[in-house]
Amino acid sequence: MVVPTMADVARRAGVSAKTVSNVLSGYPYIRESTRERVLAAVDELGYEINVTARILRSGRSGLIGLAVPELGQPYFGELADEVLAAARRRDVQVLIEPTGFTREGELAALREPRRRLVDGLVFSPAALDQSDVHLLENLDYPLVLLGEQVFSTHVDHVTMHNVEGARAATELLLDVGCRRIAAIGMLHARTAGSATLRFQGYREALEDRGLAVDDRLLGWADDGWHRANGARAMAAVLDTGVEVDGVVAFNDALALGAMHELGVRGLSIPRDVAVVGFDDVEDARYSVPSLTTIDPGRREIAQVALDLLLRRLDEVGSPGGSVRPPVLHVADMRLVERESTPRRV
Amino acid sequence: MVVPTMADVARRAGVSAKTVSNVLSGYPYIRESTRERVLAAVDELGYEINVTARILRSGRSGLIGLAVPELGQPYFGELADEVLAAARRRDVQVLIEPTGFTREGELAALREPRRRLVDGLVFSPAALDQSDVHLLENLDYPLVLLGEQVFSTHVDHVTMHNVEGARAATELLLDVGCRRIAAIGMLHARTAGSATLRFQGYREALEDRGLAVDDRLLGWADDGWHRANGARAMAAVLDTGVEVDGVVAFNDALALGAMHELGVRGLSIPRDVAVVGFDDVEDARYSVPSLTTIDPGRREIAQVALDLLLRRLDEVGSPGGSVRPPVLHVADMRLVERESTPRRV
DNA sequence: GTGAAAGCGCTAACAT
DNA sequence: ATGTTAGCGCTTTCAC
Repeated sequence: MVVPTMADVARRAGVSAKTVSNVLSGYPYIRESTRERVLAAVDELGYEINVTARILRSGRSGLIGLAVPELGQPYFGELADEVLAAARRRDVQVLIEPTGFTREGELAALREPRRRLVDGLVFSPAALDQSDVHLLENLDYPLVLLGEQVFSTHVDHVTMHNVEGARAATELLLDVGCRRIAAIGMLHARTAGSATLRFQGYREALEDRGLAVDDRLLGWADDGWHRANGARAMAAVLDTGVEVDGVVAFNDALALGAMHELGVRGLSIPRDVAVVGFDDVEDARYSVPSLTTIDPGRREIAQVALDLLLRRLDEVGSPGGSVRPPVLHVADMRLVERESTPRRV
Repeated sequence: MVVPTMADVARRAGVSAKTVSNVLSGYPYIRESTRERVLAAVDELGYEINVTARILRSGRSGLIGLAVPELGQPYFGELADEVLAAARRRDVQVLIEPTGFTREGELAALREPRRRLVDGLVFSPAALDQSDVHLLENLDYPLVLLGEQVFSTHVDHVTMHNVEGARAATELLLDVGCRRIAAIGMLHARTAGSATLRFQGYREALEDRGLAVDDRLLGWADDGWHRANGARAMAAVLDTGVEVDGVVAFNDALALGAMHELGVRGLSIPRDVAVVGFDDVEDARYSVPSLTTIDPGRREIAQVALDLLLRRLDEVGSPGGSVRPPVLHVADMRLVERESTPRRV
């Protein structure tokens, strides 16, 4: 026998296949002695259930998809770990589908649940834009959107306080006396993503104090929010000759790249230039100087997203139950002050 | 019709289900007109194949498992991205299984292929030790081990030059005049992992120059190779009062944590203390100062591991073919000199 | 509390 | 170049 099946276990335990199935799926009404015999047979044969057959027959896989751009970016790597941890607590498995920041990758991820391997999708879009909203509505499976603007009122969303976070970051800099604040991480693409929202928070904070946005202070990073691009964008801003006394970067990698460039140019942080990042990745705590940043509430985001998805899956499973309206959950954000900004007085 | 099946597509195209199957799986001998009619029907119905049924019937899933400790650690996040990219090129999908640095998690990952969802496993062990070798041998599915010591000569391995890398790092420090070199990242657990090997390279380099290992220069990081532990281990070493003029850290996160601690203590890098890391994660290029490190050849490791696994899968698929002996592939390592070490003369 | 029969949607094996 | 038949291993349904 190459690999044992449920029928083999049943034969050995002297019961039917259905009873083995009942034992393994936690059906409660089973005589203790029967359960023991079955489990013993499972052990003796080294039996492992064939999940594929189980999924085919039951129509539910207990697998959910997690579509994120790229795991090498610590924000997404850490987010994936949080989702995986939450999934373990809820006894479901996660199939990670990296979309590579491409439209094509994101469309492929959206097709995946229709192939019936995953029951639903947690999706962090980065390339789709407002004109793609229709792709996200009227899907025949549960979908939860993560971490970006609210595209649509017909889909569950879990987002962070993007605008408020960027606003809080900018206000901190204003409070400590900065007046020439660069924004690092601008995108030309109108992807309705974090960039647009974080820029909005930056702009609002400036305008509240009667300051205008100076185009020379905008650092562009269309090739992705990596450190290299943070350094490059910072260099581009400094090369215009404009005066800079503060930096709001749209994520921590950009901030760390910008800090690197400031260091190369002999500028001291926070004395000459104060810097704030966004995301609170592990790196932010151990850079020199350590980085003031916005904690977006990653754990909360992961946990809430998963629970929303599981709730929708239950609704699908129990027809007749009233379908709840779409949920918008905004996780708590928190400004974490560290050494890259002077203390507020 | 809630969700169309192959039979529905067949009916619409006026062919049999088998022909639809042939078209979708790339079987070549099909009349062009037939193919077109089938694809048109697929399009019209919005049909997506049920991968679960396909796997159950064919016995091959086209999915491979990737078992790594934690995606939030940039080394593993970047490694996962490389494996995923290689898999995309080879047209297979990857199910990532984080093991959380636990024995239990690693044992669970090893059971996964027997549940028939994944065809084989690329496994980066971190908690198993030499006494667990038997668990890796005589498995009934293909397994490729990643990035650690050679446990067993009966399993395919893809490793980096751990000993040689640590040796090159240490020799660089010796060459630039360091004599009191700390090693950061020691583990008490005998997990036959990178720690042991990298320490061996460190020790060999010292002994080649007639220097002994000084226990006070060993920084322990049993809670994981994170920045926090690098900072803590560096602090512990400095607190012994021992003189330090160089640091070899067993990964980049530890190195960056150690650099942070050195900065806090007012020590200048590389003037007072020179620092070398290990892994060449993206961070290493943009720290201040940028970090000299060992590039382990991650892309090569990912690509070779995947190809080995796919080759084994082919062997399983074509019985009668002679089974190749286990392969040990050691990827090229490279010392990347940056600002955290003085130039060699 | 347990079993028998049917069938989820696909592809292997074979036929034509 | 395409169709027919059977069955992958499990769970649903229903019987007792």
